[in-house]
Amino acid sequence: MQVAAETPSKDPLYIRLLLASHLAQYLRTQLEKEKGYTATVGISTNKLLSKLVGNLHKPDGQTTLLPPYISTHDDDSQDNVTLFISSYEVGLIPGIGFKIAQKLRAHVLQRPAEINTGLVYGGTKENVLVRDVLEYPGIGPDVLERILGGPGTPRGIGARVWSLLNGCDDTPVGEARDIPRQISLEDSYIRLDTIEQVTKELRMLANSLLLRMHLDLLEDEEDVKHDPTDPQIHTKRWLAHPRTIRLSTRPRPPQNPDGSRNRSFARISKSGPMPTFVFNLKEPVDVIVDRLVTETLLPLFRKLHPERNGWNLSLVNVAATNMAEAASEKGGIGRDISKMFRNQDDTLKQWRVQDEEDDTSIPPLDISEQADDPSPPVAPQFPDQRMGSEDIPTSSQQEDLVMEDRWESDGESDVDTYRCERCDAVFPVFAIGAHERWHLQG
DNA sequence: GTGGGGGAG
DNA sequence: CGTTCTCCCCCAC
Repeated sequence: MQVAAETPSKDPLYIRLLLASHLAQYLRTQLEKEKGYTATVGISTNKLLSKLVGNLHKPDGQTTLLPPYISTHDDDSQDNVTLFISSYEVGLIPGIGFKIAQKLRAHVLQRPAEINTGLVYGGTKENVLVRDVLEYPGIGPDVLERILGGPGTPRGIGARVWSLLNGCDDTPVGEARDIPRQISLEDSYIRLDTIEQVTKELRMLANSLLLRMHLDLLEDEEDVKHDPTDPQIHTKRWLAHPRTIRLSTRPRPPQNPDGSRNRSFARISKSGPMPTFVFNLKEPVDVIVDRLVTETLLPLFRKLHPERNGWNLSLVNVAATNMAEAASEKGGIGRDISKMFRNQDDTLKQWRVQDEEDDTSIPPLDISEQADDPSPPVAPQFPDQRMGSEDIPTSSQQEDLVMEDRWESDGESDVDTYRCERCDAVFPVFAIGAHERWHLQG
């Protein structure tokens, strides 16, 4: 199968995927070497496609979706994106959940899609493939908007789903947060319907919530002045204050006339201001928990369930939300690799110059095209395992590199680039192995 | 800001 | 494999 452009080394898309594949290989080897974790990576041009190909070759491999990404003729569906995504069941596409998938299936089937009769959960279903939707007469963003849209649905849901089905996704990669937006605890129950039971569970959940808030939102104060007379007790400070506390329940859905219980995940909730006493670090935790239950959670519960009895709850959830972050003195911690890509221009410049003189200046990519695999718009790279130690610096190279434990580095230092002693080329650390192989091949 | 819908892992 | 427990984002009001 033709899986790459005729002159891959000059195709910008190919080069970008090549670079990303080497980066992935580097990150995976470092992760395993430094932390002992294997990982699986998918490489493509957006989050959707990367995630989909990333599901292949688990638990310790990586997969790159190769060009061509667009059809060269009006033929359509000869590009690898369409070839790859078309065989997925619509519900497997990230961003298309159960509800949207059911509507898509119903449209294609021209009848309500069955949802695994007999069993409780609407899990297994009838298979409607992406291809089936794409080929449906008249289908497009507008039709999808009509099918999927409605009150409560996001704007442009039709266009969004249409894009997903075509492998397009322009949502940005978000920066990792050091603080969650919400902390919640919940428990499910066979049946809960007395105030005594509810109070007991609320106490459990409130206690857990307090512990979680301490774990996730409390930081050791580092610059406390040592006063020998005062053994600092409260050497902790809040990284964030949740401004809102929310109580949610899930009443058991009423049983059908025929006795069957149809699954509902519908939750109802009430929320209110988080009382300030929960942030008091001098108060004993169990006192705070008591006050939280009696002064906050039980009133919320009575708002939620004014009836005196018989709620038959199957779930209770308490959440601390609406985080007000305390001024963070430290920026993200080693979670921003954008600097690496800001340097990419400089780095690639070196290659480009040589590129015009010599086509082979792009380090070779080890693609094992498994000839016996009939379904490869995707090619696994380095499928077997690490390439020995060649992707790590040799001892002589290591002198020039800062290779200490940088997993939690502050992200302030510039990305390490490496300068080859033989040819003076400069490139990112993760490309060392490939560059060495290139020299060795002569 | 509150309450609910839909989704991911 | 299905269920449970979190966590996220969006929207209407």
